[in-house]
Amino acid sequence: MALGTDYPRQDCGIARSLELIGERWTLLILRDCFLGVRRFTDFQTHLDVSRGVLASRLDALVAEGLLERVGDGHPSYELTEDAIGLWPALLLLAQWGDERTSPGRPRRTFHHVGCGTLGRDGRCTTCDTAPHPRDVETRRGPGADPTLRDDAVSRALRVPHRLLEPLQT
Amino acid sequence: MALGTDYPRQDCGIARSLELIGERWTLLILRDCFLGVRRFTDFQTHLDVSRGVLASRLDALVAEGLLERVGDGHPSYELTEDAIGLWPALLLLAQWGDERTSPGRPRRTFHHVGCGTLGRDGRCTTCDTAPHPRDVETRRGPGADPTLRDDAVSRALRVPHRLLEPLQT
DNA sequence: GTCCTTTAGTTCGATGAACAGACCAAACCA
DNA sequence: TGGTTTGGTCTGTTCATCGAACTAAAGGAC
Repeated sequence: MALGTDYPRQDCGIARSLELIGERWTLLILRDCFLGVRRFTDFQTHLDVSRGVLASRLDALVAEGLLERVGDGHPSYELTEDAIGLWPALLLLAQWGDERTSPGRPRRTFHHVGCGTLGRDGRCTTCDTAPHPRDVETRRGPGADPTLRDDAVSRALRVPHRLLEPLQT
Repeated sequence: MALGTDYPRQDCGIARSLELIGERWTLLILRDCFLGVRRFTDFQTHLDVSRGVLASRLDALVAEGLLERVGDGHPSYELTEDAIGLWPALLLLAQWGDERTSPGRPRRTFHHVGCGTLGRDGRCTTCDTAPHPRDVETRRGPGADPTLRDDAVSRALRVPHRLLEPLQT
């Protein structure tokens, strides 16, 4: 909760959320975690964020209990259960942003493994439940723009894979 | 899309969303719109944001098509249909933030008018649909902290009322 | 119409955050 | 044991935010 990032007199859950995830880059770091990114360098490669800001955001997320620093050598950053609870909101935000800037052609699609596709409300169109991200596979969608970047992390993210599973780079 | 607020090389719906609503204060302005706030001074009273930032955020939201400036005298700011599409995501964020900082005691509750209460997934616990915000009533919840502020807008917001209806001040 | 108050901003100087790039130390690898 | 990769920190500059003062237009009372 650094200066200029909190809303001390707003008695509201959205304000409380923004104090945790509202700073620039934070939500994209969490998105990458869901997609399987785990290492400092991979975040940096994929996000083009300055190393100083990345280090400070990771520290804050660990301090807030949204990420865990795992391993004794070079650390691996993993989502906690609390952070995984953000998944439904994150999915809706992604769908809203896609729909608004690329109607009918999402940049990425999500699928209930062995069942159906996740629709506009985040529910599986086949079984009408909202699956845990562990049971969700992501694929590049028709609106994806492969010319934007060509680093190793982006290439790995183009391969269909489950959420929360460490990325193969 | 001011400088330092966009993510030009992120091919992702979340990044597109954040370019529209990711700046400090923007999401709280939209929240206030859902709650019925419409006028410049009321936003300023309720948010403690500097007048310069508020003016710049309102301009940006109008330019992006999320708000409409209505009336020829002192303007009234109203949500467009595009912005109303953010409601499900906003509700999930509010619930996540409440649950994380005040478990079991939300600061505000939402109810499907004439039906039931909105649960953790944003659906009515009685009819199992996700109602349009027009059909949602909001009330202060058990976790509300009335000592935080006592301006006219906050007082009006403590009275149960429908979303999207202009506030009685 | 004329004065007065409220509303909706703009402007300004000071402070704090983000940025790119250089630097550094620990981990890991042959 | 020496070199490379990884995971940072440090620094100077640029940009955003802040509170406070100022201004112009709108609306109300008479």
